[in-house]
Amino acid sequence: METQPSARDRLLDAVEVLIATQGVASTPVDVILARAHVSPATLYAHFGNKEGLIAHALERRLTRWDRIWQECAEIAQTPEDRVLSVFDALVHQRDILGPSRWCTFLGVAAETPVRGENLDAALTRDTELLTRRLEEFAQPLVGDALAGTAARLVLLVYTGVLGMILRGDDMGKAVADGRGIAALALRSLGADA
Amino acid sequence: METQPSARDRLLDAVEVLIATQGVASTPVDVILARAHVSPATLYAHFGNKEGLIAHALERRLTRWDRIWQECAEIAQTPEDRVLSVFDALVHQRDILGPSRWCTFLGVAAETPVRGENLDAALTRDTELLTRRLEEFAQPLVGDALAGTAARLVLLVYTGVLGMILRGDDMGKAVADGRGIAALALRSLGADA
DNA sequence: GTCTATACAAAGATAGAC
DNA sequence: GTCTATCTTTGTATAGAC
Repeated sequence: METQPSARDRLLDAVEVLIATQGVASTPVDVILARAHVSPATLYAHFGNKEGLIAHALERRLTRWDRIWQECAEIAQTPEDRVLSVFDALVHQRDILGPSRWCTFLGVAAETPVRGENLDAALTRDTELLTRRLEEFAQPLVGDALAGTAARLVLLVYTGVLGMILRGDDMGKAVADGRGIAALALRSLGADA
Repeated sequence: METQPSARDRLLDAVEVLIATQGVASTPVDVILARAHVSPATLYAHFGNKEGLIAHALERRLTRWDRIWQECAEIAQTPEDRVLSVFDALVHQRDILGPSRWCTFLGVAAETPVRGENLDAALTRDTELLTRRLEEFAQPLVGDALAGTAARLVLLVYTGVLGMILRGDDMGKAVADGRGIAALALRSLGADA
């Protein structure tokens, strides 16, 4: 017999899918509750308010994203492929976590010009995680002095790929384009190193 | 004596600034009306509903963006600079139209998973205009066969620059990074041509 | 074309019981 | 921890007059 997930987990599951596919404003609390089969009071008891629930869901999603990315990074055969694994992870994530409209973190950021500190922290952590690991992966390739620059450039291209998906591009095409451009940038930096 | 802009123009001015800086969901109709010094009935008489007003404002903004970009393109000294003028136009636009949180068009797209056809058309036109002109500018540089690819790649980088601003980057820095990456991509394509 | 006043709907959050 | 029922606020849109 299946053990049913707790109301708390059902809320996190529900809001993650809804935010990833519909966004914050298009996801009223009622819809979250209906999908999670949970009552309003339970949501507010656990998370305080809608934003608190979203912040928690994003924290969890970032952890999962990190794990998925690590798996892709471990498969990489060369230092360059290791940096570029961030693009493979995008496709891998979709297969595992399900489809999203573009990027859940950037999407929430775009929708919340003002936000509480918990939500803000969750969004900041996404950019920080990407930057930190890209820098770590780039270091063997371009050296200490240029690793930060490499991370910034790859993050820019990665962000561009996500934006192209929002513009309506097919993910496979955008990822392939981005991977190619990022490789160029890395080789250019590597030549300077 | 100054001629006051019509209620219609005041509405377009107000909503453009508000959407560019705050986004759709954070811009209730009341706030638009207050800023435009216009009554509710006037808005609905002219534009049907909030989305209609936004769609019109975006159309107007795209026209202005196009003009600004053309000015930047005319100054360019080389074919490569002409393609890359799209990045200069970003800075120029901020000086002329005032600050925005990142990209007004992508921002609205991110906030509206479902939308009416007028609004959808306005958003599509942005991507189309960018693609078409980038292709036109890239043609002398990389040839007919690769112009489409060049346009796609530069648009991806351009979109990445905007996304980096959403992540909190300084616009000057993001633009400089993007310009450099796009130049690399263009030269790589040019070498193939 | 534009205004005042108001209706209607949606959405976030809470009270009190079990 | 969780539910039912409800309150409050906010936001979109319309009626009717000038």
